[in-house]
Amino acid sequence: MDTKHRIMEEALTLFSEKGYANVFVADIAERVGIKAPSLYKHYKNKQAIFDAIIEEMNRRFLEEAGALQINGADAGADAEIYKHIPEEQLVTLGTNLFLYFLHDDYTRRFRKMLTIEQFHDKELAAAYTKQYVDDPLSYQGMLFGLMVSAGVLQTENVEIMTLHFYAPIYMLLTICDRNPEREAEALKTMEAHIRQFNRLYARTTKKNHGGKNNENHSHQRNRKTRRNIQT
Amino acid sequence: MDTKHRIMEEALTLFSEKGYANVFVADIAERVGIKAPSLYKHYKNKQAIFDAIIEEMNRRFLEEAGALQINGADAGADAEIYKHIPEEQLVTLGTNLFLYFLHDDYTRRFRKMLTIEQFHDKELAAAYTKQYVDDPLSYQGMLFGLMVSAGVLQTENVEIMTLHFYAPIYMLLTICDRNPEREAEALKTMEAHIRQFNRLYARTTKKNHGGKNNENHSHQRNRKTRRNIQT
DNA sequence: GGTTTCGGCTAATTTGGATTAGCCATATTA
DNA sequence: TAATATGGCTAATCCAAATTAGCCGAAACC
Repeated sequence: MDTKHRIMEEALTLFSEKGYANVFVADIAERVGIKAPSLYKHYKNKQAIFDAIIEEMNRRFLEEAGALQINGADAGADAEIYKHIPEEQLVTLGTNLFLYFLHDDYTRRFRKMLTIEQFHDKELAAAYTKQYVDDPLSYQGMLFGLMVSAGVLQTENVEIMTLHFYAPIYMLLTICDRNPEREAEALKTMEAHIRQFNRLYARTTKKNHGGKNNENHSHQRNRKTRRNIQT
Repeated sequence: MDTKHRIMEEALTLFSEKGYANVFVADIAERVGIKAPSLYKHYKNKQAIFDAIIEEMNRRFLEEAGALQINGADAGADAEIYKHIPEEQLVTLGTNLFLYFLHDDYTRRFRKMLTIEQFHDKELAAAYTKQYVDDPLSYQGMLFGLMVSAGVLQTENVEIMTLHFYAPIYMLLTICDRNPEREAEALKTMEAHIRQFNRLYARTTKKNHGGKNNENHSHQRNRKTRRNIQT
């Protein structure tokens, strides 16, 4: 009875490996353990399977976003937590994010599929950028904002700081998607990256001399944090 | 007579937009201004066109690598140059690199094609990583190495420093490939990124506070500038 | 228990798109 | 200038892959 769902699963796996155009409905059927024509009892055609996958993706996005809202409510009070994040915790945070993105089955297949299909239409391009760029930056930006107002880290520009934290992680992720054999190396690089990031931004630097601005008073009021997983 | 070459060009354009599997030989032919069967007077089949593109890519890689070697030989002696690279020059360097990668016609189409086809086989995956990750990091690493020995920048780990410089650029590049309308925004982010990068790494941790750095004696002597382009 | 519906199967059917056959004009060359 | 090679064209051919037709057993429903 969950055949319909199994079809979507197997299709996603295949699409993420070879791209939509290179997967035959017969391939999908075989993996599910049925014959190709039987697929049509569940989906109108091949494209409908793809569309269902995209819908499922959107459904999950919303779900996670919703979860973030809910848990975010009480998080604000926890700003205290961010006052004492040592380097080790930053390393753990980054590594966990990286490993989750890389190994979570659904996330990984989805990302690879979007990577292959991203130029097909605006919608897919937008989905990719939202999911792997804008959302992570926005979520992490909020976390770093808390750390900055708590005085753990220091910067004049939280957005760029966040970019400095996440861009290397993103890059390592794309490397591992493409060359899985480089995962161990990537993890080492990841750790070195975060430790250096911490050194750079934790450094009290005694005031920002350079001409730049002085947007000190970081009033980052009680923030309502969100969940996690998400980015 | 250059029909053979034109075919490759048009094929590359189409492959970079839709991916190999979604391009019909008739499409390619039409763009070249001939009929599909005539293509076969030039290439054995569709795959042969793709292969020719890959070969051409490798040819160009070697060519550029060669150019680097030549100019690189004497580069060591020029370490002087790197003693006085002010923030502005770093911004220019990064921005030019970014814009070259983004707008150079051959590079752009090639990168997009590889992006789409990267999971097809090891060879393509390796080509992508070499071209857009390892080579840029290695070349830039050399530049930063010089700057560090010249005392312009400071770090315990040049590799990570290079990653901190390049990863954001790479990420912005993938964003613009996917969402060209975000180029202006990306350029702003780019500049902010590099200025902050410079503040973080130039900071002698004690002295060198004063707004800008001491780029006084601009000895920009007659240098035999190296090829550039290559990241 | 009868009937509907679900979900699978085999055997077509369709179709789109790569590739071949074979013709012809022009250009090259011996 | 005859012979050959080049590169284009139209009209097949081929074929793989999607999709449809129509049969059937078994579960679900009344």
